Amino acid sequence: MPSETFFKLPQDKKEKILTCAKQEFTRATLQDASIKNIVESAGIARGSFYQYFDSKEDLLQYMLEEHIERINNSIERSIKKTKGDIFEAFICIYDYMVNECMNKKEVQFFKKIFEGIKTSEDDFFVIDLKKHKPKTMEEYYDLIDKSNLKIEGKEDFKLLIRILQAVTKKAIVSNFKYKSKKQARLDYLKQLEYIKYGITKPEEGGNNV
Amino acid sequence: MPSETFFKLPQDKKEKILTCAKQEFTRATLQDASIKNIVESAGIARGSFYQYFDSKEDLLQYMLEEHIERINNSIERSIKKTKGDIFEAFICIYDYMVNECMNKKEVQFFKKIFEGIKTSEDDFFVIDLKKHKPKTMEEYYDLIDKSNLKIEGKEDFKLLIRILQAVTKKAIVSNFKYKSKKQARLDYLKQLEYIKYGITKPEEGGNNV
DNA sequence: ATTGACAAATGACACCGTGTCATATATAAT
DNA sequence: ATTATATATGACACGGTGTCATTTGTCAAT
Repeated sequence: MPSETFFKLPQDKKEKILTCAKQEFTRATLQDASIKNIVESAGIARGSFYQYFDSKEDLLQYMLEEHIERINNSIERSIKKTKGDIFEAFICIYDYMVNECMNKKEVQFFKKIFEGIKTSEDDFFVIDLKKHKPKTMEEYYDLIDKSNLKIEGKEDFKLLIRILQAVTKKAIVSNFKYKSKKQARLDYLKQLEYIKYGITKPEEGGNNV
Repeated sequence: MPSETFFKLPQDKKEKILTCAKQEFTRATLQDASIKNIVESAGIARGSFYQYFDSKEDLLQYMLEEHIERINNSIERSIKKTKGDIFEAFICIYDYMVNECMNKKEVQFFKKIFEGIKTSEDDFFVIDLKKHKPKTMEEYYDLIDKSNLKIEGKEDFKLLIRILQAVTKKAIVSNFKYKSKKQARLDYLKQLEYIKYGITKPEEGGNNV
């Protein structure tokens, strides 16, 4: 979290800093982004930056907070509406990322965000953060309808989440490479169908789709 | 690829460099590893390093080549033995990574390798490399038995591969966090079952497992 | 109005790491 | 012995980091 000092700053100075930060995080992934560039373009002293933020991670986290909140709301709404459909919840995340975020000339920004995420990271949206984690899917356990899923207990649920998270992340990243956003989404949905009903053809005489 | 010059080096010097490089890549991910540390501990001049390798990526790629070849062989054998079972092929990769590599006091080394891999990277084993890509799964298309899979054409196949790759990568990374390697593997296998047969319970009257 | 105390801003500093390149040193070829 | 070629070297200019003693701004108490 930024310091008190930062919040007390005059509006325009705050905005300048955030604008320049977004510029830098659009140019480069979290890893490669440099504080130097931010302070120079924002016209503040190096020391000030550290007065305001612990680190560039801290700053980026703050910048994403609004989105994290909106995405969480969006997920919760979806779960309520679909009475606990976990697949729809993930589609919700996908759509939020691909549409909400990426229309507003922020495409490149989000692209960089996702480029920087490592396989080893568990969080969905961001990134290596210790504190202020966004809600994890696991917290929705009780809200999810498991009656027609092969899920016996929380451990199974975690495994499913891991699959969906891995596939969704990858799908969002891939989305950038597609010529057609429509096709990208169709492909993602198809992958979800595979997971939902299996990649194996139903046995002769079975009645699955 | 390392330069001619490097290969012409006396055996012990070459080994020294590779040993020190492994040390550094064990300490830090590709991103964070420093050439400085390598040249200092290996006792060569900075300039020499660049005479031998284009970059640290080049060096790491070379160091992994042997493994890439062995893993490719292992996959090919598996596909032959199972007459084209794609799931067994991925289990093969998982087992190679978890057993072959990680017994030999190289655990930390491989852990770092996998830590460094980003969601956006398509290659399995390594990492951002332009040349000398390891064989991608897609090349095995013709060898895979698709008769009982819901795969119509190469595009569907790619989608399946993406799922399996994402899940397998994540499983390998997760493996390090488990107390029990056995449990880690069981969980991975369960995830594959989910993908194989679907997470949805078979309909009443169906005869799936 | 002056003082003092606290908050905020500053940028020089000591690090660490990068890739390059002119120079030095081997090694081989004539 | 001389020249040519291959290899090795480390100083250099660069760009980045986080810190901290010092300066500057603010405002309340006298």
